[in-house]
Amino acid sequence: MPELPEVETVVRGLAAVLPGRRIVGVEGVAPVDLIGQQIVGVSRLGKFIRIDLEGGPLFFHLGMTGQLTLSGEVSPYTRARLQLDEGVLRFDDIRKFGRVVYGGAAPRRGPDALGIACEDFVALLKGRRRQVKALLLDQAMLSGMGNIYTDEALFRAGIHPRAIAARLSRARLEGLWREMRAVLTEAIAAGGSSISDYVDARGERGGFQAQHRVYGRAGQPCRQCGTALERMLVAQRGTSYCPRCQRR
DNA sequence: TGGAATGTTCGGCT
DNA sequence: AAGCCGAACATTCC
Repeated sequence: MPELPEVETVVRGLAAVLPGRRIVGVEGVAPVDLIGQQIVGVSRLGKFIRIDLEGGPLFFHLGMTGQLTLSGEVSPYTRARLQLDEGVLRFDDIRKFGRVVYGGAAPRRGPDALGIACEDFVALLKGRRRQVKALLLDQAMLSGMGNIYTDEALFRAGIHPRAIAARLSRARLEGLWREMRAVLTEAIAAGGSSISDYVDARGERGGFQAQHRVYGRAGQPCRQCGTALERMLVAQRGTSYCPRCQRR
């Protein structure tokens, strides 16, 4: 659910409404010292949602099933609510893998998958002995990529998920950078992918799942060559790929 | 019916 | 030191 495009979509929805609002009450896992603070801005840091307050940044991570919405209702999975001078910000999380972080150091991550320049991306992967999929998923290395967009980017670049990064030519790495950027951009334009739980700040589902080329399509024909897509485990994650378009 | 799988991340172990 | 593995949790699917 929440990878870079989904988090970006939530952030855009929140950024349109939250700046200027003041927190007047908190419930649940949100720290009490947020009360009285005004919201200065909203932005994205990798897969973290960053809400700048007068007293410092407040971060939300959605984990796998987190939702951050502007609706005031509660559900059995509501973990926190911030009462605002106008409206309510509500954090739901079925599986409780999400987090609320306030105070202390900002989460430290690798460069943003949408912000990184081609040269820097190539330098990041060049010479690495790990499987390329594991590298793309590693947030300490690169922020924002998750299972869906990693599989989609590798398919579009024609790279096998188990390929060792060090063995990929510069041209192939440049192609991967280009396709990664393209798929992320297209997904943001579609409001992200909703497989099961993901919704944006207004509670609306995304539409990019309809454009997935490999993710969730194992057994179905490749849209490029017609070969049946396959599924395997790479870096301990379920991985969909085309055995013909993504040769080792 | 029960076991396996699900988009994430972190800590512990090798 | 880097990389695998399981755990955290709840629901759905086969």
